[in-house]
Amino acid sequence: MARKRFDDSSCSVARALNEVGDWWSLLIVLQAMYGTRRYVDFQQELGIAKNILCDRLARLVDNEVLTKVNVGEHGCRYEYRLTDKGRDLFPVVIALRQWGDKWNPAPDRQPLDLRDRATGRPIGQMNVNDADGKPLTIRDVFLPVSDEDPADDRNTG
Amino acid sequence: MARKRFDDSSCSVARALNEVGDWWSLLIVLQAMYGTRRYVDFQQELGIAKNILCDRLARLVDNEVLTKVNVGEHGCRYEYRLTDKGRDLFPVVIALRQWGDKWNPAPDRQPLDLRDRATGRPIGQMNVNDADGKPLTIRDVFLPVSDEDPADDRNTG
DNA sequence: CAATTCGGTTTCATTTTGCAACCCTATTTA
DNA sequence: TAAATAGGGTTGCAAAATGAAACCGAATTG
Repeated sequence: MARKRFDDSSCSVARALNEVGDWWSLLIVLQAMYGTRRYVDFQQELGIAKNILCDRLARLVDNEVLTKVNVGEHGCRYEYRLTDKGRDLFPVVIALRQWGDKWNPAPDRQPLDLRDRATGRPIGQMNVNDADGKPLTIRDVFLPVSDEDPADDRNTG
Repeated sequence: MARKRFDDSSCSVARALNEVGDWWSLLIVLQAMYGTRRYVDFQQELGIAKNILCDRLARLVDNEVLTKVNVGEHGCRYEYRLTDKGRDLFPVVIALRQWGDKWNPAPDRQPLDLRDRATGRPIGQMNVNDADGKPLTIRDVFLPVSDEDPADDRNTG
């Protein structure tokens, strides 16, 4: 059967995963953040099958994570560019990267460190903080009970 | 063909997605963060098929995101608990939630806001910062060129 | 003007997913 | 103490997603 979709889940994590939660989409976004814009470049740099790439790019465009811009002299060369919504995935990607570097470091390779272009200093560790910037763990946060229909058993969160 | 795996990609985002990058795994982790520990509860609260849940739980245990603990009096009741590695996904989940709330708000529902248990104040917006806490956008960061084999075209990043 | 590049679409075999039915072992309930 | 039920799965099946490779037409390059 078809993959389950979460378009109208009350959980915003589920809705987010609906748009970028498959194996390739976030890697495409990451690649776009590295500056890749052309179909062929995505294809070669990610090693993704062409039909899958078409599907994912179209889906990302549909969801307004990317825009497809015609940049051809005579109307037939395209670029896929990040939108503001797509650029807003930066914290997600960085948080994932830091998690991967911490818990699954590449065997014989330094983690690729990102640095502030202006100062040359490495970026800081992503953290969940309170309004004052005090770090919070999962045990520090409080989950207000939502007032949703209790019968709607697949939308908790 | 089988899904492509990224176990030994040089990209830590790809390696991270290999462990939690499918439709269900991160939702299972999220559910665990809400306090769910039992198989049947995951099944009912997520509305996931039982065989898929088995597979994902086993995979998360394999990857040490969860541990499976026998809590039965006579040896037959299990709990799946977050490990430190699993709890470390907190920033990822929160970043995703904030992205989802911002760009795909639920039609008629307030975003579920998390609050500091101690102070009752809402958590802050996740951001990529430099070492001093200054917010950085994707345009502010600099990607040092990695020295990998250029022929290895699917591991860039 | 021939060859190549770009951005796909089509076909096909292999997996993956989801549902439902089933199973075995505790634990309750009658 | 027998019967029912809950917990934690496994199995079989149909539908869908994935990946590789072949193909294709328009644009660009040599």
